Amino acid sequence: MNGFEILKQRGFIAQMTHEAEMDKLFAEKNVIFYNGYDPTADSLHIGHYVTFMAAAWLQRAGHVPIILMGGGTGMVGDPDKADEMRPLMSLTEIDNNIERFKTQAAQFIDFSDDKAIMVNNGDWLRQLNYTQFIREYGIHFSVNRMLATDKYKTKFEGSGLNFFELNYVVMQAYDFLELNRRFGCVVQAGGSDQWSNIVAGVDLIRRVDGKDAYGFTYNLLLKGDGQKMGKTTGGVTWLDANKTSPHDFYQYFRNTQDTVLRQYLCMLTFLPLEQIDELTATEGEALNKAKEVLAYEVTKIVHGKQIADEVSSVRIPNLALSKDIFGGGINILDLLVHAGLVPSKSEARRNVQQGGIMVDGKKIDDATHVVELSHFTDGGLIVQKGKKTFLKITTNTEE
RNA sequence: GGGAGAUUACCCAAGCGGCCAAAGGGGGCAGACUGUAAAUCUGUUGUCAGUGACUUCGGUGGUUCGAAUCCGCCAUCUCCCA
Repeated sequence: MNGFEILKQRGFIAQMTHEAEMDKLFAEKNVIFYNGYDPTADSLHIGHYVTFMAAAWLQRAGHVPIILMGGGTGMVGDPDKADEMRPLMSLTEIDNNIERFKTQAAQFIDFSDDKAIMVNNGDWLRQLNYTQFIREYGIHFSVNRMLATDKYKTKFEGSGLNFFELNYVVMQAYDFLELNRRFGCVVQAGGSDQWSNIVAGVDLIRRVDGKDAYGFTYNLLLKGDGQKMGKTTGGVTWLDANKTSPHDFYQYFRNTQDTVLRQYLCMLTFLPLEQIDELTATEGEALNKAKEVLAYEVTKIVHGKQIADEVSSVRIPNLALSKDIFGGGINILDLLVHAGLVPSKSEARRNVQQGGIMVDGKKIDDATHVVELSHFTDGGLIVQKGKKTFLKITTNTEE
């Protein structure tokens, strides 16, 4: 089966510019395609993950992914609809983020033996000659058409659109042209919010060079209630272990909602469809098994087998605190703050008063409760906040 | 360049001199119910302290016994005219 078919079957694809032509193209030869990533943060997150999975499937089928880092486009930023203009990032920030992205991308994509290409659009965008560029390419962009796209339309009618932001689509379209010329890249893929940018690139290649080019978009991961997903308690689910711990990462997928379980298995794991069918054939409580498989597989892909084994078997993460803070006993509220379970003492107090805190299985409803080292059993103390957040506190004698 | 208006806590959004730590919604957290799911219901949601104190309403400087609310200046944004 060719890679494109696999993506379709697994539900990756949202929109396509030329379905029949792409079917043919992917079936006949190895296709060079590209995914672009703007360095908006210092780690990739779960939204990016989907696009890398798709690229990985295509690569396994013999096609060649170009992973494009937005060192140039990142200087402008894709205008999110409705949102205000993003704060501009400094060049060093952009370049640092790109370095992080690169190492993370290598987890998904095999860059050995020219099986994939890594490029940075800053290499060409940052040195464009303005007047020359406008004469050659600016002429091909209709502002009317741009304003008709959802993305710019809502901005245009809402908070207003800056000339600066309007250029984003031009830059991305030019990227595609550049990649087409340099590498013979004929397909661009991206999140479904990238549709208008992708189409613009396809058009530009046809107008300027008279060549065929295609594009498609990926479905976004949705939460059960149809909300755009990617957020976890306290923010985004990051791939970087320092920003989202492997334990939290695993638990995030362990708690997947029933309604999207199948979609997640298809898009986030490499499991064969037959196995996914089996896993999701049941109902009710039995689905928990499938969620465990999902969480394990995803964690394995992102953090490696060893860590996946760890976090899937150990339900209680460990936290070693300095022995000093227990000297003479520590107030439960202070302990919760120290352990990072709550952001402030007020929050800690609320949790205690509402009966959300347990220590070693006993509910603590007294805000003046004091924890001492002598309370430790088995070398530690299990602190529980709510139903799902557990932490084993131990002491750290070193340092 | 000229004129009108906006800026409120994580987000949206009320408030227009004291009764405002600031309505309401979303989101978050906790409780009940559950399958470590969803939906639903309840409580909670600035910080610190046992009912009180302190810091908040774009920035800054004023007016007032007293300001998120009035005035000046600055910044950013929106709209109308050029």
